[in-house]
Amino acid sequence: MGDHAPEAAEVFDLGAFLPYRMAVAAERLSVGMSKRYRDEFGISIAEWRVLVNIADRGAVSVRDIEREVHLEKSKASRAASRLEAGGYVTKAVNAQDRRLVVLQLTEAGEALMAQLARIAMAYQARLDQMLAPEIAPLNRAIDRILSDL
Amino acid sequence: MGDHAPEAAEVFDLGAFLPYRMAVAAERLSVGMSKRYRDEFGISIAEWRVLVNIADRGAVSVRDIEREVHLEKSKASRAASRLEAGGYVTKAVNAQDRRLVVLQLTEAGEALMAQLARIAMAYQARLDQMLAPEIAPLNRAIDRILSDL
DNA sequence: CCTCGCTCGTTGCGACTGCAATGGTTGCGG
DNA sequence: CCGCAACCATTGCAGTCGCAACGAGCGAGG
Repeated sequence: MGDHAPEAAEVFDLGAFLPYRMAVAAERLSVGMSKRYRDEFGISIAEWRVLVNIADRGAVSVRDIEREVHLEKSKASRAASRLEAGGYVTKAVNAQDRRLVVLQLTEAGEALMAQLARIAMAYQARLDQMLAPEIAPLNRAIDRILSDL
Repeated sequence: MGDHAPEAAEVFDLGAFLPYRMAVAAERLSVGMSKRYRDEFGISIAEWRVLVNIADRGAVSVRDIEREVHLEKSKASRAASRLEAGGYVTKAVNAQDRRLVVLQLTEAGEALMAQLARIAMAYQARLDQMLAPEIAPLNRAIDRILSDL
C-alpha cells in the first residue's frame, strides 16, 4: 500500500502532444463557424462540405463527395439527404450510370452558398491576419501531414 | 456545350480553408493513434485523455478533466465510467466536498498508461522528425489559435 | 444471353454525442 | 440557523456517428 502518492513527475505531457493539440485547435477553428452555420442557417459541417463541393463542381455524386471533402460515404449520403429535405439540393439518378446520384444546388442552395461563402472568406481573412507570421509554415506542415503518414 | 453547367470558376476553395484543413489534418493525426488504442486496448480518445490527466495529477474530478483536457463534462463523466468498468480507474467521493468525484488509477490503469505513453511518445518523435523544419512555427500557430480567438 | 465480381448509395445497428434537466451538495447572506 | 443560488456529476433524450450488410446496377467474359 503506502504510496497512493501523486507521481507529480510528468508521466506524459498531453499539452505538448501534437495530435491532441491539433484536435483542440481544429475544434476551436470549427466551433465559431459551425455554431454560426447551425444557429443562423441550420447547416452542419458535413452539410457545409457537401454544399461547397456541389457549388464548385456543379453536379456530383456521393462518391465524389467522399473523395473530395473527406466525408465517409454514409455521412455524405445523409448530409445530402438533409440538404435535399431543406430544399437546398436536388437528388437525381445519373442516366449514364444509374448507380450514381446527381446532386445539384437549387436556387435556394445557391443563395445559401453565397452567404456561407462570404462568411467563410471573412473568417479566413481574419485567420490569415491573426496568424500572419506563421501562416506559410503552418500550411506547409498541414500539407505534409495530409500527404505523408 | 450549352452549359448551364459547371460554374467552373471556383466558388469557394475548401482546400484552402484553414478550419477544414486543420480538421482533416487533426483527424489524420488521431486516426493512427486512436485505431491502435481501440484495437489493441479498447480505449477511445476521450478515455485516453482522462487517463493521461489522472496519471499526471494523481487524483482528479470530472470538472478538472473538463477544464484540463477539453472534454465536455458529460463526455468526461462517461469516459470515466467506462474506465472504471474496465478496471483502470476507481471512482470515489471527495470527503472535503462531497459533490466532487475522486478518480484514481488502479494498478491496471497505471500499467495501461505506461504502455499508451510509450506508444504516444514514439508517435510524437516520429511527427517531430517528419515536421522538423516547421515544427516550431506550427506550435506557435497552434498556441495562437488556442489562446486568441 | 447469363453469370459473376465489382461499384454505388442507402440503411440497420449499437455506440456515442451535446444539451438540458435532475438530484444532491455546498457555502454565503441574512 | 435557514434559505437560496451556485456548483458538481449523472442521466434522458434525440440526433449523429462509423461500420457492415444490403439491394440495385454495371460490365467483362463465356
